[in-house]
Formats: sequence, structure tokens, C-alpha cells
Amino acid sequence: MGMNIGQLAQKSGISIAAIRYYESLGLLSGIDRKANGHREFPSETLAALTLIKSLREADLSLKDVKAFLSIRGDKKSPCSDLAALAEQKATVIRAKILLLRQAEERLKTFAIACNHTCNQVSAIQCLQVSALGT
Amino acid sequence: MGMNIGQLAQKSGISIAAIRYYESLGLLSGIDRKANGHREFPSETLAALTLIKSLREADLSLKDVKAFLSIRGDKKSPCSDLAALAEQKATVIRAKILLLRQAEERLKTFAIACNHTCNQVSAIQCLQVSALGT
DNA sequence: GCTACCACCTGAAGTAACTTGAGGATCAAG
DNA sequence: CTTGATCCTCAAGTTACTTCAGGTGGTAGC
Repeated sequence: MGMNIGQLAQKSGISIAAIRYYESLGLLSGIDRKANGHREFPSETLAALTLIKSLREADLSLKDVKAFLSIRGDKKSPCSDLAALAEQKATVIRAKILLLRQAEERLKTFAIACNHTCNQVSAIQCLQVSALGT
Repeated sequence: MGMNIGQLAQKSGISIAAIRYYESLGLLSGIDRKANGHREFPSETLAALTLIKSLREADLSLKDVKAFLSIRGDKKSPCSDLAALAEQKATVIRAKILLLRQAEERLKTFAIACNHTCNQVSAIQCLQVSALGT
């Protein structure tokens, strides 16, 4: 049942150092030590790490992640707390997606404009041709 | 023509401290000082800051931004350098958008699942109901 | 002339989320 | 029994800033 940190890192796709860092922040619980001092993780830790990874990919701070995990761990917390937090964070993500889409669009049209005039003009003229940076 | 740092910050939406930081990294050029030591920025700086902001919103590192700016500033650089860089970064952004969309989707379905069972179960059951974190 | 206040200055330290490095112990294999 | 992989801790480095402390310059009101 118990896993060591290396296996956990491999299965979760999170680095060993990061796992230790999460533990130091109190995001992971129920971690035992073997006689030799090596960590022994319960299988729940993998689920927790997967959740952390998912939330981190959504650019939630570790503070937010901790809120999720602690609400999840607290049997008395009402469901609505989690739902509200999730909805709030989803809104933030939507805003970020919009910003990224704009940036992508700018870069794409910029590259196209660049290629149209390429070999004829210099980079600086290229940038003047496209709308980027103005 | 010349602007002071406060005006620049206001027009660009970038903090005064960040502008000074960008200057310290060599991203901004052509900055004079008045007799009293205050910075005096040429109007081009506003365009540069707008470009920086746009690229930073796309999560490009300041190192990447510097590459953009220096290729732009170098009259000898061929257009293709900039176009290639732009295309490469656009690809990275697309990948990020995908990740964010997945995360948003997960949070949304999670919130819905949560609300369905709300007031009936605790948060931990809520998380078990939804696919999040499994 | 003096005080208040605002915008500016510098240098240093703090923050988030890790990564990297140093130096040492342990374990599994040959 | 030594070699190499894995583990440990603690400290420092990284990125992109923000915040703080302490000081200067310019002007508006009294």
C-alpha cells in the first residue's frame, strides 16, 4: 500500500522536490516515516497530488489549493463552500483564457504579417507593419 | 514629448516599480535623467511597455520579451527571426489555453455536481461524487 | 520663511513556487 | 564490499515582481 517518494513522483508527474515542498507547507497529510527515515505515503496522497496538479495548472495559488484540500478534509464543511470556491476560480480562469487568446491572436497575425514582408524588410519594419506593440 | 514615470505607469497600466525593474534588466532604452535625477522617458517607451504587457499576459518570460525587443531594436535582424519566435510562442500559448480549458471544465462540472448534492452531503462526499481529484 | 505634501529616488528585503546544490545516509545488486 | 540509485536535510538560487525604509525636489498654502 505505502509508496515511496520516487514512485509517487513518477505516477503523479510532480517532482520529488515539489512533493517535499508541498508536505512542508502542510498540503499533504498522513505521511509516515520508515525506520530509516524515508517517507512512506498512503495511497490517498496520489489523489491529492493529482488534484493539486490540476488546480495548479489552472494557476490557482497553493493557498487556494490548500483551501480546497482543507475544505475537502473537513467533514463538517458544507458542500456550498467548495462549489462557491470552484465557481469563483472558474471565472478567474475564463478571464485568463481570454487574455491568452488575445495574445495568441496578436502573435499569430504578427507572424503572418512578418512572413509576408520577409526577406524584403528588417524586423523593425516588420513590427511596424503589424499591429503588435503599438 | 518626455514623460515621467508616474504618467507612464498610468498610461501603460504597469506599476512604477515594475517599470524601474524592467529598466534595470535592460528592457527599456533611451531613458534620460532630468537635472534633479528624475527619469524622463521618450514616447517610444509607452509602446515598448504595451508590448511587454501583452507578451507577459501571454506568460512569456522577461527573457523572451527581451529577445523580442532586441530583435526589434536590431535593424539587421531578419524578419524571419521574429516570425519564428512569434510562431513558437503562439504554440506554447495554445497548449496553455488547452490546459486552462480542461481545468475550467473540471471546476465547472465539479461545482455543478456539488450544487446537486448540496445541503445533503458534506464537502468530502461532494468531491467523491465529482470526478475532481481522482 | 516654513511646513505640508506629493512624486520621485535608491537599496534592500520579502513573496511565491519551486529548482538546484552540497553533503551525507541507505539500500539492492553484482 | 563497493558501486550506483534513491533517499535525507538544509541552504541558496530563480523569476518577476512588490513592499519597505529612508531621503530629495518642487510647489502650495499660511
